[in-house]
Amino acid sequence: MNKLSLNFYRRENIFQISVELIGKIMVTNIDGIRTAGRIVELEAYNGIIDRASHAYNGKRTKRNEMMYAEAGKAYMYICYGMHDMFNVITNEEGIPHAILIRAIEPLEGIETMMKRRGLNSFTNKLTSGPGNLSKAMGLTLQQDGEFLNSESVYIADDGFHVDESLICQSTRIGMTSAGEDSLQPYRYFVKGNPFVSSSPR
DNA sequence: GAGTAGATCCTCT
DNA sequence: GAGGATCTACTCA
Repeated sequence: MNKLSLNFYRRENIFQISVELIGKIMVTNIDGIRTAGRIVELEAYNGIIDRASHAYNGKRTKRNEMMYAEAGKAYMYICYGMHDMFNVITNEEGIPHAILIRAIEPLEGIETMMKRRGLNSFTNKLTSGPGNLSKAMGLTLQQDGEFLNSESVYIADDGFHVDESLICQSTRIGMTSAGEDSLQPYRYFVKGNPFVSSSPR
C-alpha cells in the first residue's frame, strides 16, 4: 500500500483527481490508534467560481485560509457548530480547490470508530456523511493544515480499482443557497455502495 | 420510509 | 445577529 505523493494533488483538474480518489484508502493514526477506510463518496469544490465553495469570488478569511495552501494538505472545518469536516486541498498554492470526503467504507479500527461514535453495534452509518466520517476517524481541527503524507493522516493506493462505470455523479448535498452552482454535478460516489450517505443517488 | 424540527456554536457581516 | 459543505430523533403513515 503506497501513500499518494503530493504531486497527485498538485494538478489542475479537480474532477480528474476526484474520480481517482474514489477507491483509495484513507488512513489516520490519532492517539496511537490506526483507522482506515476506502473512499466511496466525495464532493469537489471548484475554487473561486463555485458559489458553493467557501472561497467563492476569491473570498479569503482566517477560516478558509487553508484552502489557499499548497496541494496535499488537509482543510478541516467545523460545520453547524458541531461537525468537523475533512477536505483535501488540490491544485497549486493560491488556488482554493478542495475535495470534501463524505464517506468511506471502514476497513481497519472499526472497534475504535464505533467507540468514537458512541455506537454499540456496527451500522452502515458508521462513516457515512462528512461529520460522521471525521468523528469515526478521530479528525478534528487539530489536523487542519496537516500534510496528507504525514503519519497521522494520509491517503494511500492499495491497487484496488473501482470500475469507472460504477462511479456516479450527482448534485452536492446541503446546498441551500449556492444558486445555480448547487445544481452542479460535483458529487462522486460508488454506485450501490452501502456506505454512501443517503439522498440523491 | 419520508419528512421535519431541533441541537449548537463558530465565523463573518 | 444571522446563517451554515450536518445529524439524529421524532412524527406520521
